[in-house]
Amino acid sequence: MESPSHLALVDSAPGMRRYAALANALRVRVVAGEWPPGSALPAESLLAAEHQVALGTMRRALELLVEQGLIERIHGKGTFVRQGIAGGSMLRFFRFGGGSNEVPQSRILVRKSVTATTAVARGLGIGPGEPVLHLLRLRLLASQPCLIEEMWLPLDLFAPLADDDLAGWDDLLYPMFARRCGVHVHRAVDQIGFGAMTGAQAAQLRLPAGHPCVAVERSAYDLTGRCVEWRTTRGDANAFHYTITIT
Amino acid sequence: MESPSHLALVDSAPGMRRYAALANALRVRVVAGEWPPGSALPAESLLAAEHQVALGTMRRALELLVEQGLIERIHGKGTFVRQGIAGGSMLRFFRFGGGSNEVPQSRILVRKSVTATTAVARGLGIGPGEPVLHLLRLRLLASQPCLIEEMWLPLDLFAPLADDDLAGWDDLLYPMFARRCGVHVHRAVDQIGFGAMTGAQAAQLRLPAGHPCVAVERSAYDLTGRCVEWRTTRGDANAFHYTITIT
DNA sequence: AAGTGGTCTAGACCACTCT
DNA sequence: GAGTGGTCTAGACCACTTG
Repeated sequence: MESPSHLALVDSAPGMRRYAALANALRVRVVAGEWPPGSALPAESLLAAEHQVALGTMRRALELLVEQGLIERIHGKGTFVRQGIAGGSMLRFFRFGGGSNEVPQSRILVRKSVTATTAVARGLGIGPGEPVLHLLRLRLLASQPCLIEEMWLPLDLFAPLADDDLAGWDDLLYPMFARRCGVHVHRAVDQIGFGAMTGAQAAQLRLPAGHPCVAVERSAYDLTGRCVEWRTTRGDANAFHYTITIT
Repeated sequence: MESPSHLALVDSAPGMRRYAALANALRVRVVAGEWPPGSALPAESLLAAEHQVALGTMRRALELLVEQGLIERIHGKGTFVRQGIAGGSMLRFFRFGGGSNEVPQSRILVRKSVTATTAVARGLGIGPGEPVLHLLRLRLLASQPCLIEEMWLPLDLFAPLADDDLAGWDDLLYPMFARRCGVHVHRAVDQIGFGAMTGAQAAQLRLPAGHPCVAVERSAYDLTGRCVEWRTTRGDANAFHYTITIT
């Protein structure tokens, strides 16, 4: 009712900076799918003209969205909606023998369509009892098991993965999620904690039961903010290492 | 020879952006102590005039230094050289009973002037055998021991702390380092790993020997890039937790 | 050569802080 | 009110990418 289209001048907010209002307006259009992940936005000069602001102001708005991780700009090419997160590998938390940056092999041990327990529902931000896809996944480096992952995905988003041939699955899940389900993981929150492995977990990793382990609990979100994955990854605590720089 | 003073126009570099060259020039003056930590830089308009660039270009240079953590700008007040790091508390890695954000009490168990072993020398980036101050420090929350820290400081920087009354020491070290030794901790690198406590460490924390522990190894630097502290903090692995957001 | 984002300029005006 | 940083404008020009 108020704004007939995105062509409306963006200045409604009183205390708000113009570039911030512009960034919000653009974010809405991105989230709505006007420019899908990987595609290009119009040139900054066009966007500036369209919104009737100076070029510098539009640049400031786009800068904001870059900081927020929504888009990326490439000199000479254009402005693009980001495909998904980078650096999300669990291996950045561990130092296993090889030392190389290889992608670990993936072996799906269990795939089941189930209904969400209260814990899973809380982790995924859905209602208890809703259908989810449950995965148990072993990861190996040089044929040595190194990580064991338990994962839950909302079934409505991942139906194509519920019954297909597991042999066709990729070692990296997120690109496969995007290709086959149109789900782009855009943000992830990892919570690191310490504990002891259960007998089953330890057996998969060829460690004694009760061996100290690090558990990384991840919630992953798409660009609408919906939680699309909840997983816990476990590995030998002695292989854990992580570096943080404070400034 | 080439540049008679900082008033010289900064454009010597061919491929370099002007604002980047300006930022470097300002960084040199800050590190040289022309504006000590906590003090204000001249107004951006003055700096721009002094270097004969447009205001916007100087703003861009200052923005860079803000990103690098060298300075901070406060609207209406001015531009200041940063005093030191924030969020450097080891407690951000642990969840102890209390839950509050209290500063833990500090108890120095050992203070000794010694010569650096090869390991300590490597950690501090000094020569082996150089004099260092060695500290063993227990930290307590609600009178409960929670963390045990082993620390080495280059003695030439911290001489005032070698022989004074320990009763006068503060619970927070970095502000005391700045006040009493003029050492401003500007950057720190924390490396997290898991292991088992020695009997002595465990005893201080009232835990059984061999109890699983988290070891946080920190190297801290001043704004000249010199390493001014090397420490390892240990705590109960079961109290460890840390959250990382990926975008 | 055409189109993109990135730099730099010059100046008006706004918002915040202190006295 | 004087001084500070923050916003916005309008336009010239540079650097990178692609056809």
